Amino acid sequence: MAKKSGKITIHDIAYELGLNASTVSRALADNPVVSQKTRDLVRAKAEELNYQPNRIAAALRRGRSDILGVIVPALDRAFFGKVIRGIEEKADKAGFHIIVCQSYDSAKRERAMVDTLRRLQVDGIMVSIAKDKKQENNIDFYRKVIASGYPIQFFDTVPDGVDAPVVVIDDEQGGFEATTHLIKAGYKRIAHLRGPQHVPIYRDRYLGYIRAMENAGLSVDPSYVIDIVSHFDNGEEAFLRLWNLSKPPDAVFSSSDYSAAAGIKASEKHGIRVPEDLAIIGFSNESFTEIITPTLSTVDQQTLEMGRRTAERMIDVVAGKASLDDMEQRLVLAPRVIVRGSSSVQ
Amino acid sequence: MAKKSGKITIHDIAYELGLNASTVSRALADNPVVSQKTRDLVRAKAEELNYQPNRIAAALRRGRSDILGVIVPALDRAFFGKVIRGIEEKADKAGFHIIVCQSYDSAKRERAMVDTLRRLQVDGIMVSIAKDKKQENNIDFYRKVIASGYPIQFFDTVPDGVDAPVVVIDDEQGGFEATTHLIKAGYKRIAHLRGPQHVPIYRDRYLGYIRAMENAGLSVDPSYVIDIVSHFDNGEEAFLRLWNLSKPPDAVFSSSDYSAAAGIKASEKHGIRVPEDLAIIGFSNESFTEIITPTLSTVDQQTLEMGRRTAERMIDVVAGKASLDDMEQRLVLAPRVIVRGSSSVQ
DNA sequence: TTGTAGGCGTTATCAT
DNA sequence: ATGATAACGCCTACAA
Repeated sequence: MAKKSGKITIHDIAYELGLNASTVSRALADNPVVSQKTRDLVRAKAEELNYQPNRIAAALRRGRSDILGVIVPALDRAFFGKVIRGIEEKADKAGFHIIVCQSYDSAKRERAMVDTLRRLQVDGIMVSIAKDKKQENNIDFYRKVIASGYPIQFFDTVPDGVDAPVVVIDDEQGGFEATTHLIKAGYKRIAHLRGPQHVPIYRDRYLGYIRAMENAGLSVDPSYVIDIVSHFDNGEEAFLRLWNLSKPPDAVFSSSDYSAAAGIKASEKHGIRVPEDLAIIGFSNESFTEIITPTLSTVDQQTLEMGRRTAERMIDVVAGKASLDDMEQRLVLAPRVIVRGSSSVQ
Repeated sequence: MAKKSGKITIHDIAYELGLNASTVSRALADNPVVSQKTRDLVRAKAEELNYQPNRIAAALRRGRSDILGVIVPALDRAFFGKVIRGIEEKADKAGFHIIVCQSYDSAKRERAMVDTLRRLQVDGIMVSIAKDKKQENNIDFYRKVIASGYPIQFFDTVPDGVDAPVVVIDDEQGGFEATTHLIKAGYKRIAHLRGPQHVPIYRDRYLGYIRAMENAGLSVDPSYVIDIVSHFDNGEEAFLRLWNLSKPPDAVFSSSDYSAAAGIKASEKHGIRVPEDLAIIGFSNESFTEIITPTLSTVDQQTLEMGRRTAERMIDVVAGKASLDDMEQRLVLAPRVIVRGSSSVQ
């Protein structure tokens, strides 16, 4: 009955039922103008023939694909996995599908992905930009894309100077609260492992650290600020530099959970007790922070919420509920300090 | 010059150049039948107008989208992140794009994703199936899909009794080698944290454990085999059950790095030294295994390679280089034991 | 309530 | 070497 492998179309259904393809199309869309009886017949036949609507054809016709794109630096970071979960949750409900792409922190690859997604006619793109040194190209690039009227929504890591809607957490506040937590716990010589300063989130965490210190009347020793490049690389080295100071710090606020974990490991190796000799707090609330010993204090970034909000805003624009002007806003989520073993004596 | 926001098509380019759309189409495809001069003109004009080819229209016409689908249980597991990296590497080279979806370990959702992807006209789907209890439905489901001639390629976690191409690692061998490593290191009372036995990979790891024990002439105490349900849940509880035995084990082979890490944490809490009092080896080589203290011995699963091979085979079929018959094979990759601190005194 | 016709943007097959 | 035309599968005025 059904064709061997050739795809079933509404024409096949129409033919079998002695109807017209347009009636079938309407029936499948549950258009009330079609009689209930016909709708039932069509549904049954579609089921029988295992009909799979060709959404690409529909997209071409309607000029909308009901697909949204997401570009993140990498999927193997729990943070993005959770954000995407939040995005999917909202997208599912609104009848959108999601295409996920990884930029591997390459701005060039990121641009290529945007082009690809646009060519695939996805209705809008949500992106957390690559932590690449040369962002200038991307800024021009995004300006053009946005000027063309294409819906772009940034989240988490967003480009400087691009006039587009954005969902971020308040990293400055996160840095401030993490540092303040250490201060309130009685630590005074607080160091900071600082991420690359061309990346806004790291710059903000650093600024929050500075503000907390000044706010408490504590001076910031420049040698207490250590620049780290990548997650795993120089974790131990950074701590060695701190310990080699004439007056080593008694606490460290790290801009990344990974470096913080490296610090715990290095401390263990060099016989330094955490948190008795050295308190450590990280940033991101990666899942491993609960597994390691001692458990790592950190700053939670409201990841699910970030995903949900990002998707919501994107869908509002795509569905025409909100205009681009409504979107000029910057949505800022509040981070939350999570105190665990590495910064509190239990 | 260029239209405000309306999309540029080959017709626009053709019009501006006084050419026909079909010539533009050929020129953009670098068809040698078009004169070099025309090709250059077309290219320049396309650039000038910032033309973005509508791949959805091309897909409709050609009956091929050059998109491949990937369905994995979850993206926040490093394992899948790496496999996808391997897949992308090969796909990129072959000019394919990738759509990544998460089943969240729900067989039902997984089926829905397959349908969705097919409707989006992706050329083939690579899937690591959901670790859901009720797989029966999926088996019938996949049988139908495959019978319809649609290219499906399974990897990592594959369904039982479905006649489809598969890329897996030899979990039985991995279990065997992990256990044998412990035996060779001098441990004799070796316990196993066993994953859900309806999931083939966990069953195989268990069987490898049994084979290694029998191979070494060691008896397997049934109370040494602890069933674990999910990654984080009963890690500590499982270890407590072992320690409460009259003759506790001196080593544990865990079918998951997460449970193994939970064991390290529980040991620390209860004053048991790892690896002196208890050796632990996990499975998967998750990235945190290098961060925790002691570092966790584990079994690496050749993730990148798995992704590459899976993509290669899929592309061969889609591109028509291989037939479905060639694909009936089962590709088995060899796992590799990685010895770290949790199972060897340094 | 159902049918007809045209078009979404591209490509393949003709013809010129 | 280029142009005209049809078709991919679906949707939607408009007509009947």
